[in-house]
Amino acid sequence: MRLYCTSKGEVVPFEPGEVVTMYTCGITPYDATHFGHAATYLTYDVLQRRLRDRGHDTKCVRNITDVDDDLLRKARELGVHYLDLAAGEIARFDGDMEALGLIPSWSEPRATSAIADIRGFIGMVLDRGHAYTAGGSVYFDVGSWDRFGEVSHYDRDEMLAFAAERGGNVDDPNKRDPLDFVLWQPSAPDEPFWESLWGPGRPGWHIECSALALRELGTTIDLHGGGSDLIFPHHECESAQSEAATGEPFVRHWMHQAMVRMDGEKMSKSLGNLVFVSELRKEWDTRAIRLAAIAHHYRTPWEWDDEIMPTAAGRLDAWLAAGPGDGGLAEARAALDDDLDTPGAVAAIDAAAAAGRGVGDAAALLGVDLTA
RNA sequence: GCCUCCGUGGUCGAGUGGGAAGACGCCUGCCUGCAACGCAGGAGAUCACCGGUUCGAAUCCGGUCGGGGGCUCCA
Repeated sequence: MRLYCTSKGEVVPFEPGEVVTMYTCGITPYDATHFGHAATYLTYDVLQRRLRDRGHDTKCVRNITDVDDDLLRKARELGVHYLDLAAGEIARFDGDMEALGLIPSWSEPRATSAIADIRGFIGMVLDRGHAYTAGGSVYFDVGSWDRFGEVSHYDRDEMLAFAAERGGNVDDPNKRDPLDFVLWQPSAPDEPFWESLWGPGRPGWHIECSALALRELGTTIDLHGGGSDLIFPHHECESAQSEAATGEPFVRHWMHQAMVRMDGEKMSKSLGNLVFVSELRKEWDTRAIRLAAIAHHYRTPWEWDDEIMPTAAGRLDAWLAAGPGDGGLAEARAALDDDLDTPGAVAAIDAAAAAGRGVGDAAALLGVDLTA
């Protein structure tokens, strides 16, 4: 099987051992699951299905960021406790994912469950000399890490521009370098806090994923996934602090899902240009929602439009009419092994169905159950 | 979809209007017990495709196809 690796910048062989360890960044549960989320997790779902089809066992961790600036802000606006807000949204998210037929995560840990791990992890980074304390915060010392940039391949100016647009932290006077990032930070008066050696506070943005990946899967994981909007700074920082803490390679293969767009812009919570899975479920068969996503290649950004769902529903009807059988299965497998070419696999199944062959097996490989 | 960069012998890659460098790989010879290394020589490119400008296009312009990056946030 071959997959594009963000860090290597090309399609490379993906040849994990019998057990494949995967970590995909999950959601911050302060708003409903939208189609972009679904597209991302469906990509890793189809990847796992093909890996299992090839005889591997897969362990995919998907974390939940239940303490974070956005979540705390939204809870403050709504006047509810942040964990109550999170619990409701986690339930909706899990409901959406289950409805779409995703293989359950091997583990779905929450950031607040990992405070002890996070504190220990920060201690490891400090002990190895790659972090420093200042003003009640602990910062990662980017200047001590010459491999910073090996995931995203941005140059320093690009990194600074991206970091600066994220809310002014580059001007933090406690930082030795504007690109340094927070591992631990003091909480605002109305925010949750935990005791630590560096004073009461809460985790920085990136640290939970490093601590959880280490706790759940060990020092080196086979594949790390997430949306392409996480490449920088999130994954760059995650990689740096993980390798700084353990001294071992963190990730063998970086795989990123391209953004789904709408009205010419990224579909995102902050812009409000969203298509919610929960809304789509009211009108469409969940199998058609899955098909709508995987009819696009994970590495190609694409734009939502009103033809997406009718097209997918029509395809599902055609496959249902074709019924059980192994039509298109070999072609679908070959397509998935070629950089997870789900559009190619879908096209192969379309062709088999059009030729009058049953396609139940190939559809099942893509997670579409025609017997339901 | 939009913006942007790119597409040169098997591979990598220089070359921005006038002789298609170089590296690796490959072939032959010398060297060697045989090889490798080294040395000498050699083969291999209608410069993605179509059209245009020009005396002349890899190079400029338009289009097509293919690829990278971005489209700003936390999928």
